[in-house]
Amino acid sequence: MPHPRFELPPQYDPRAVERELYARWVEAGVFHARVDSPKRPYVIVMPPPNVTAVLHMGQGLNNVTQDVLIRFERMRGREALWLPGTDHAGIATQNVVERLIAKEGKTRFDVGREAFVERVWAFVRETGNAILAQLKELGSSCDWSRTRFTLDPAYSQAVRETFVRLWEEGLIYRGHRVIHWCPHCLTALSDEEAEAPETPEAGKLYYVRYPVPDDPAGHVTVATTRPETILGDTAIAVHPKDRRYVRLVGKTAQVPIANVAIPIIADEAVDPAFGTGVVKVTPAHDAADFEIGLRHALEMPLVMTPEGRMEHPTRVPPPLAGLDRFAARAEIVRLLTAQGLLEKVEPHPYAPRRCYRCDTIVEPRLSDQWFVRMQPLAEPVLAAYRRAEFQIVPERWHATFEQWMEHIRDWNISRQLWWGHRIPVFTCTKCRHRWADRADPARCPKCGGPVEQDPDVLDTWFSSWLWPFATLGWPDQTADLGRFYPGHTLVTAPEIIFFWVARMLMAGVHFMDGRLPFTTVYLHGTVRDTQHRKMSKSLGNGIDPLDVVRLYGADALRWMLIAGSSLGSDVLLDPNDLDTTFSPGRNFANKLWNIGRFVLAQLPERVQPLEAYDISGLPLADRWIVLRANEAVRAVTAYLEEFKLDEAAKRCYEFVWGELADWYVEAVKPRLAGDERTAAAAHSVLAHCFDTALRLLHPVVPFITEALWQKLPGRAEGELLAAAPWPAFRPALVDAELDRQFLLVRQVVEKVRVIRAEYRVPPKARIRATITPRGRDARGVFEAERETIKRLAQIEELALDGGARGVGAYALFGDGSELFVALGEAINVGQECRRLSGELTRLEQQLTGLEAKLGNQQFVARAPADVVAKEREKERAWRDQRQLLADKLRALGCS
RNA sequence: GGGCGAAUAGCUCAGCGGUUCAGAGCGCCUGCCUUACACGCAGGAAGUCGGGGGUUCGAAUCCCUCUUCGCCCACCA
Repeated sequence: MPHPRFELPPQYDPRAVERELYARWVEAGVFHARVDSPKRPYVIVMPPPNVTAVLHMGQGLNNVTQDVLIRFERMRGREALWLPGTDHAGIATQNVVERLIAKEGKTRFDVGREAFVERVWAFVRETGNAILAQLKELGSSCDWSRTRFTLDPAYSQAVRETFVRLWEEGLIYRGHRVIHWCPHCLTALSDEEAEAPETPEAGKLYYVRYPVPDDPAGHVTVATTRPETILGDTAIAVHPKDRRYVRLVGKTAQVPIANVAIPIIADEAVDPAFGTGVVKVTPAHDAADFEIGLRHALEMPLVMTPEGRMEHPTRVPPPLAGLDRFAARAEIVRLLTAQGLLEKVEPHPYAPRRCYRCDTIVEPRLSDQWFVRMQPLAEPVLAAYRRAEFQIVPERWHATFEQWMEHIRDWNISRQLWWGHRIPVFTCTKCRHRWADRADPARCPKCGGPVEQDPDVLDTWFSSWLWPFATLGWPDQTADLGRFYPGHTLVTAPEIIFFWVARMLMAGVHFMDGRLPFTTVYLHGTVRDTQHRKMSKSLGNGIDPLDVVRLYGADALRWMLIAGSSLGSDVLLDPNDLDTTFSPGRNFANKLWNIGRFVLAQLPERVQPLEAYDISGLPLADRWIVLRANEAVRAVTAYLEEFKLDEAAKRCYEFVWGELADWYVEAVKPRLAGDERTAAAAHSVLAHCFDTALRLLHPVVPFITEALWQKLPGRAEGELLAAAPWPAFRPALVDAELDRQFLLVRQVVEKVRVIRAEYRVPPKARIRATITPRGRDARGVFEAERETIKRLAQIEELALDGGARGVGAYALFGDGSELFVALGEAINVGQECRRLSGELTRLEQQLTGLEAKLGNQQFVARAPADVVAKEREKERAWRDQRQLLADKLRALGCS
């Protein structure tokens, strides 16, 4: 009879334990990293999610990965710090609030800067940080006492400090050039923020004639995808060596519609093979044309408003003025056709970049922005990388990383937004003196005149790149900074390797005396659906991680994310079939739970530690499983060290299910029922192996392992698995011979099972019921059953014939466990196994002969068909009901 | 246009510097409600490891090439 203390339900219910366990971890301070700890630190800074974000699968993968690493190192005795926080996410957050006030029919300009920013703050205070609470549901073991936000006053000070330092070092400059401009967000974007589409769309290439009065041909034909930019043309360019057109160079062409005369110039940048080999140059609305414009000192008129409407005092004729750029394109095409200047239109793949936040097609636009000179920052990082001072896993990102670092371009850091860190550049309205300042100045330090601050804010990533040290109190030399910088592992998605990772490395080297912020960059894959599409809200193909937590438990979700994909490869999930995806994790948790139930029901109040035994004196099965546990420790530790988290998880699975449950537990059952002395050793071994399994699995599935570990005997008050030491590998235990011996036994048992299955030998209980007269049930003895009894008797006879001590018979009619005991006690296991194996082979032959003699009737009577049918029906109904429930929950969670 | 990755059982993937490598989970088939677990147990069917060529005694595993998918980067108007 199990102790009432161990009466656990036969199925693991995650919801019954998760919340309470998480609270216990937090209360016990397990996640809190102590500055004064003597332990060596291990630090991961969380990629801060947007403050208003809602948890999605990608973040699930990201955070679970970090949690596995941090829990592993924590158990290994490091002072583990996982620093959480959120990002103010300039454009993203501002857009959300702008959409809100748009419902009131207002724009941010109606509201005004100050009121708008206050509005965003209110929104953030109200709905922000929800994601951090969601991370807790996944079991994330962050040090919440150190939660940071990129707009915290202290953090803002750090941002300002870096800007001023870079300014003082001459690394920040005002650039007048063509940048990516979002006509919807009304701001500049960095190169990384203007995304090229995955596949080009079907566009058109328009062949437009520009009259050239003093040329015999009378015109030159230019191919363009964006006819609306014609109005901004200030030159026509051909390649200097293009024989077809050299005669034109120096002549004057007439811009259609705008009716402006522009020069025809020669420039190397022109590709003679494209289109007609003649290019129209629009310096203010095309980055390449801008370069040409610089070389030839061309005029650079803007012909659009920031909103993307056509506008220019002389170049845009009245009917086009105020027209949206795409409407203008259609209208211009119409006009060109009417004037006979549109030679032809060809289909052409067109891949305009889009704003990464609102998906609007970006308009290249000449404007004044602040830039950071990147090359001086990138060079030392690249050098450190080549000296292998930090690594990127998986390795395949090496080339990509190096290529980008080598060809790094200056970083446009100003945004025409209101939500973010205001650029600390001040201008004296009187003497035009301009400087960057750590504090807001009252007046000009040069002439005492009034000052005004730059209206723009900094790119969000300009605060993110300081994350590894600004979160620890920099620029102040805090205790945290001294203790926890530099960190160790950065876990993130490859999408933001340039946005964020590379820049953090640069900031670390530049501002932290050349000390890199981490030693390993771990790049995990992207979560996609079965059609390989990135999971996203807009596509509607997402799986809400919290739905999964509710339906299958946090551990099942974690299991899928960790065991389900190898290092750096994408995770494919089917949003339409959660069960296929997440039941393996749930099933495994349930298996673990039931092993726990079994173990706990067997173990007495006090169990001798395994150390009390001389292992070499234990039975074969005991020695073997202790060996396997030790091997699991070695393998799992090594895998985790190599960042092969999936392998680590799978190795645990194999040990727990394939070795501990399938073989040891089965083998040990008869002994547990035996006298106390033989049972005692088994208790110690069971307790040891189960404890080891729980420790090894804890980083991946923290909840269920903690729940079970709490119930193991000998637990002290307040002791937590989350803070328990990682098991140590013991090289002395390795014994290849022992493995071989056990394998032999295993093979004999498997052989027995094959025979039993092949000849449909029923389980022991049924045989007894069938053979003994009182086992005959009310349905009476059927003819077939009478036959069965006869045949079973014959099988038994055969088996007994061949084997000493009736081992074969045991094997055949038992469940294999008796055989274990018998073989385990054999003086020479190998010899005994070989003998038995031969015996079984002979038995099998005899059975085959017997079967042939008796005809093709089965050896065993089946249960009457109607009974079977009824059972099946019952099961099906139960399953349907469960599925129904699951569907309902899912619908609830998604809506 | 460059760079990278993937093609292995019906599905999702592991194995990749040559010796039990042809595997796992799910699905499928056949028995079992054997008092830890039917979210389970036992047994089983299933792949000429994308096509072609090469190196070798021997290749999913190394080399070349082709095909198909996917990703990243790039100022082709």
